[in-house]
Amino acid sequence: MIEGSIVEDGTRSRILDVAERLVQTRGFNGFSYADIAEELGITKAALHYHFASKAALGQALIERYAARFAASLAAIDEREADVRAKLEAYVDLYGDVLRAERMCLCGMLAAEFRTLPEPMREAVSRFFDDNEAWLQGVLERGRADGTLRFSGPPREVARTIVSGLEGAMLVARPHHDVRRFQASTRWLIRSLTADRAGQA
Amino acid sequence: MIEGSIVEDGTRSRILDVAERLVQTRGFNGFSYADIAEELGITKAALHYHFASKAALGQALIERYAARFAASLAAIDEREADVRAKLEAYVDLYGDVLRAERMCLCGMLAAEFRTLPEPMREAVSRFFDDNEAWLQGVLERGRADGTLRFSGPPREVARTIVSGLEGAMLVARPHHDVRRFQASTRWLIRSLTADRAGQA
DNA sequence: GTCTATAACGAGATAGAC
DNA sequence: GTCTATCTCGTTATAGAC
Repeated sequence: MIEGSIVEDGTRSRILDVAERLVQTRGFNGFSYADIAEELGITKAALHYHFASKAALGQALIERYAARFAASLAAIDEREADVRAKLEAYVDLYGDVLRAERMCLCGMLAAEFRTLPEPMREAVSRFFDDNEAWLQGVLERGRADGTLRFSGPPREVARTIVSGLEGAMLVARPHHDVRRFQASTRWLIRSLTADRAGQA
Repeated sequence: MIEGSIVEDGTRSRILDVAERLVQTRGFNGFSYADIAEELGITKAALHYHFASKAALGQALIERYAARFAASLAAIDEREADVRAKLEAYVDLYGDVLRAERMCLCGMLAAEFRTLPEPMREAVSRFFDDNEAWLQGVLERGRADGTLRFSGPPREVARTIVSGLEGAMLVARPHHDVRRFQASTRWLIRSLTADRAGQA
């Protein structure tokens, strides 16, 4: 299988790099093969050689993005011991994307969801499910060891965090203001941590 | 001025109705004049008579949407006395949009922000500013009368609420699941209210 | 004021040369 | 494996008839 191969074709991954940035800044319906071709100095036809259709390109984009994200989560699990540090590192993942003046790839695609081909829809849904599952695990451990205090099912709180982060990125875009994102997400984390008694 | 006129041309407002739904479900780059024309049984040329360009149509869409939203906020202020009811009514505004299987118009446009003509960008930014300003007022009153308890500047918390709601709508789309939205937003409100001591 | 007709362009995609 | 050439269709927009 080509997709899962460790050795990445150079052109292929450069195409993905440019396409990824275009989706994250302009949306899947906001760029064309011509945009990628021009930037890479190749022809549109060459693009079609690597990705037969725009739908196939989109699918590959999500898969690579999701794989990298999963790797980042695994890295956090290895690097950070306590729950609070994990949560902060998780928020930083989103912050890094925003600092690069991008929107989360899957957040962007969630907005355009109704226009996407079925395979892309499934991949987007899976991305959010995976994120929620990871967060759920962190929340459960945090609640168990007393680091976190919150009401309701951990899965629901996980969803709230994901949507809070996605929304903070979304709304920060028009104001191109990273500090808005940081203020919102700090508040989000703080409302979970057990020592929030001092906030009033 | 035609825009501000109370008497709306029938065709014009029907065009806006269809275009609004298309933007909220597919995005500004996800539909064309042909889509509107077909649904209304008129020609594309007729559309160009009412809205010279797609940019002009988009601008009119945001203005009407923002005006209605402002009217809804004014209605809440008249109808609801206490702060908590105001907040719940505000959340319901977003919930109604989601139940209609739509995304917030300006949330959608925030995602596509980089592709929008300048006048539309300004209108989108203004929408969020107005929402934050209204919420800020509610939060300040709530904190003053003891109904709400939260840390940090009211404006920042207002931003957190707006982005939390927008994000909840966004992430609910792939799962077409209104309950996810409700769970997230309930949690959001509860973390603001003073009686949350019982939640742990 | 609304339509017919069409312009002018860009989109995604394909065939076949090299 | 990449390019040239081209195709077909859909896009926004315009000119001018009615």
